[in-house]
Amino acid sequence: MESSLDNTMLALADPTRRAILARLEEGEARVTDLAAPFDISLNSVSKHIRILERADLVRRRREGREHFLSFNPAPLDDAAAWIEARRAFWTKRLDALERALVADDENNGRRKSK
Amino acid sequence: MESSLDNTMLALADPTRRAILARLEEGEARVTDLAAPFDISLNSVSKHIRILERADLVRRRREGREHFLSFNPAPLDDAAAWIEARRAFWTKRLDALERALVADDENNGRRKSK
DNA sequence: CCGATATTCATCCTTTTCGGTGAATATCAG
DNA sequence: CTGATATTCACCGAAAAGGATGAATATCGG
Repeated sequence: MESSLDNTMLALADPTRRAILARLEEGEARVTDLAAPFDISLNSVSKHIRILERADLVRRRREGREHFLSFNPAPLDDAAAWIEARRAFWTKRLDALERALVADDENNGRRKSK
Repeated sequence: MESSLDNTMLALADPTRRAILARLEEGEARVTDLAAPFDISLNSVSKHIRILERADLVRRRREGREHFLSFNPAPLDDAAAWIEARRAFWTKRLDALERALVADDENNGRRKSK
């Protein structure tokens, strides 16, 4: 049972891969181009790319011997949605707490919910 | 060089841990309570909690022999910000593409419009 | 003190990450 | 064909994840 959200989050849990995605915002790039800024081997970068592809965050277009990678932001939707759901809840909860405190102030009563 | 974003994203890259966080929205819970819905050992859940604590997504309050866990959404801010930065870029880029297509349309009206 | 409960610690095992190197494959340029 | 280039494949190794079990620790209720 491997959720695609698992793959997306895992792909984002590494600074090299996040940098690769940020770099791909400038447009397509070859594996060699993506590897250039990093102090790791080309092979390691190739592996990072595979993890990004598994998460479908990166798409590959072959042209001869060169592989052009591009950024596909679609999987970020689910990731953002999950995080926002947690954050929205928390905001709501803080608001509720604030209202409760104000109400408490007004009638000076004790309340216990649920 | 271990970014806290790494820890946050990694913590979110597991369905058990995401479920634990969602469960903690209902309020504090003990380790045993959190473990109940899952078909894994209490020990494994304890380890998941440690990973959530490493990411500071979960805080612990001890009361006698019971450990009460609570949800701390703060680290989600950076995660959401990173993702939104990528999405914002993409939206902007799609807009630019659309403008380019429209401009193309005006120049030579042979293009089929959607 | 005694037994039950809540939780972690110490291991162990298997799989995956994340890095490396060297060889293979495919393509381009002469 | 030959050599250079772009990329992956096949390993190796250390570290960590994710699961399990059994023992230790601490606390509660009598």
